[in-house]
Amino acid sequence: MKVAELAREGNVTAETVRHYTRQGLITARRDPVNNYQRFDEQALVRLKFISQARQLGFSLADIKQILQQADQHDSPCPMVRDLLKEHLPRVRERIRELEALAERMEHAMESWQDMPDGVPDGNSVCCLIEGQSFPPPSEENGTYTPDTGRTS
Amino acid sequence: MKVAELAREGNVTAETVRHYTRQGLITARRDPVNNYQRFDEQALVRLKFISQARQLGFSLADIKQILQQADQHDSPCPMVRDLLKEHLPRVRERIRELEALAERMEHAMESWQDMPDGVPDGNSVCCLIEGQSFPPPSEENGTYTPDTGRTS
DNA sequence: CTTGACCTATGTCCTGCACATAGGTCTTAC
DNA sequence: GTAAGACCTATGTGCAGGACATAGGTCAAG
Repeated sequence: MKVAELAREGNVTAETVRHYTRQGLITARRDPVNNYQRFDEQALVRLKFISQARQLGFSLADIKQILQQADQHDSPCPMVRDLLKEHLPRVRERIRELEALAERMEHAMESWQDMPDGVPDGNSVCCLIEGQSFPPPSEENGTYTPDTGRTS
Repeated sequence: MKVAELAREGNVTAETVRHYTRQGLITARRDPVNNYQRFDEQALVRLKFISQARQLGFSLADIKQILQQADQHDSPCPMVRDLLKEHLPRVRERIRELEALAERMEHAMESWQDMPDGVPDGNSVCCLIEGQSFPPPSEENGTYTPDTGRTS
């Protein structure tokens, strides 16, 4: 299969296939005639595996490790279990952060209901934001990163 | 104030101050003697403003707009209200995605309890992952991005 | 023979900084 | 006077996971 075919079968873009190939997650033969990348069935298996793993929150780096382990005919399953066990608390933490963010946002919008729009002077930029009192981001976590939460 | 002083007062790193300055969010005079950046009180006001705004989920690009608006002596408040109104649903969506992710992860770990560790062959990489059946990521959202949820 | 779909390689962009490099400057103590 | 240590400058790189652009080569159908 060529790049675009594999991409269609795996339900990803051709760019994604090339990206994974460049990263060494998928391997390709080269067509001696035109130097095109050629993929076999195993590549499709791996591509689908990658998609599944990403849905479980694995990073490409994680996936690379897993695939390498598998390529050495070792069972990657223990590693997979460990990684997932590591990741889950982080996802939970992230959810908590975002919930706190959502609460701050709602609280802000609410308290802005009947505030006038101030014109900025040298001492303040926007009274709406500056008037807010935020709870300290977190005691145990020094560096808080809001993250705008873009997905598309 | 010099970079490091401003950073201390604003409770961020010197790198962050330089970053904001490069991005044009904060302006500095130059000390003619040594070309150091010099900040005044207003810079501190803005720096604190930026931190607050980031805690409400505003991106630096958003903040730049807000500051520019304020610099033209227009009230940035309506823009702030609009932006926040836009952002909140996205944060909620993100939370929903992450909750779905957490559920998939938990479901996976549970169903792995009594599965053996398989050795990979050409047809499968890791039975744990490949055995999963995932709900379609989302009907209205074609491209799902797991996001490993790193914060530190 | 041209059109359009596909391929190649390479590079830039996005976010919000952190960190490294290689150097110049300032302050204070000895 | 000088050495140490804290500070500053400019510039570039890295992170994740691709998307998109550029500039060109290839291939099948009409």
